[in-house]
Amino acid sequence: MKDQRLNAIRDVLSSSPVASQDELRRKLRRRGIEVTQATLSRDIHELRLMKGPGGYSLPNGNHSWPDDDEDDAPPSLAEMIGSFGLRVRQAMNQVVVGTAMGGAQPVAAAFDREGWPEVVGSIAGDDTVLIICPDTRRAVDVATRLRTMLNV
Amino acid sequence: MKDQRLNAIRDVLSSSPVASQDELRRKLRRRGIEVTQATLSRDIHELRLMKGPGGYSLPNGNHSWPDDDEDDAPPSLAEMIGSFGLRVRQAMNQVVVGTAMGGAQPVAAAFDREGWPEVVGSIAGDDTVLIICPDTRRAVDVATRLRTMLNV
DNA sequence: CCGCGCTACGCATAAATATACAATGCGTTT
DNA sequence: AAACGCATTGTATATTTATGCGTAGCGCGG
Repeated sequence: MKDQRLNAIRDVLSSSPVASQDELRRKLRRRGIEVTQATLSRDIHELRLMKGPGGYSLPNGNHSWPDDDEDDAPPSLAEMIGSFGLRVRQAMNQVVVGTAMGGAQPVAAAFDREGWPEVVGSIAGDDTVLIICPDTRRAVDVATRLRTMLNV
Repeated sequence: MKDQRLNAIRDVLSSSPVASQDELRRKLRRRGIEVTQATLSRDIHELRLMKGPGGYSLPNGNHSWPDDDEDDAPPSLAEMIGSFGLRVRQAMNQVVVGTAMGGAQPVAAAFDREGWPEVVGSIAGDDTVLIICPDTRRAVDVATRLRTMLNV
């Protein structure tokens, strides 16, 4: 249940400003997720969110955590999603991955490198990656898998 | 005296992490600047600092996203569509907006800024914006709405 | 089945941050 | 000069966020 909540938090955050944890709590409740402020405080810490003028905001991607070690292997998709991915949404046979600004291209590249069989193709803009699957079932599948990578 | 203090704050912040306003107060005192936490709260607001894991940090460039205070308004989607949009077509859960050459990126940006709830995501090429909706109904909806913006 | 270690969570409360209010100082206007 | 507007700050307090502690559920080796 926690993962689902963390995702909902990202989603709420990227669609409307949130000024306080209590406001977040109310917004989540409207989505059927009911928790206390204490839990949100912990979630926020875990998601490494920032609070600034205008409320909470998603980590600006670049916060160097997974990849500052000496390594030549091209970064894995999981790492990429972990550091750039903000949210994953699915509609019909498509999956849309929202990333930090400028993060879409590298994510898509990592994606292509892995060559998932249930993916027909992908396109990247500036902060959005679009993934096309053969059908809805597969899209749901892919979305789920990607979502687990969000909460590294 | 205030300007000097604001500068000192920036300085302290960029040289060592600061976890709380009270810590900031102590660090400033070592530099001969003595104020209360209340004043710092106001300063921090004015400097638009963010607090995240690892303490306060300077505004990262201008990641103005959730900044809804009161800015010079970025161009609205309606204006954008009005000036760049050429045609709007819809298929299944997708909407394709044709724009003048080079107009797609700005239109998509404006689009994202408005954050329509019935839009899963959007990607822009050179003269085409692809919009993904959750389902066909929503796509028709969006298409209609956009079309009214075309003939401004 | 029991006990153990672990994670997620709520409750109560401590700690941190924001703010209502009043005081002070400094130009400007009358 | 008196009156006023405005900016800056401290004090006291309200609001918001973090956390210590206790409970519940869960997988696991005995």
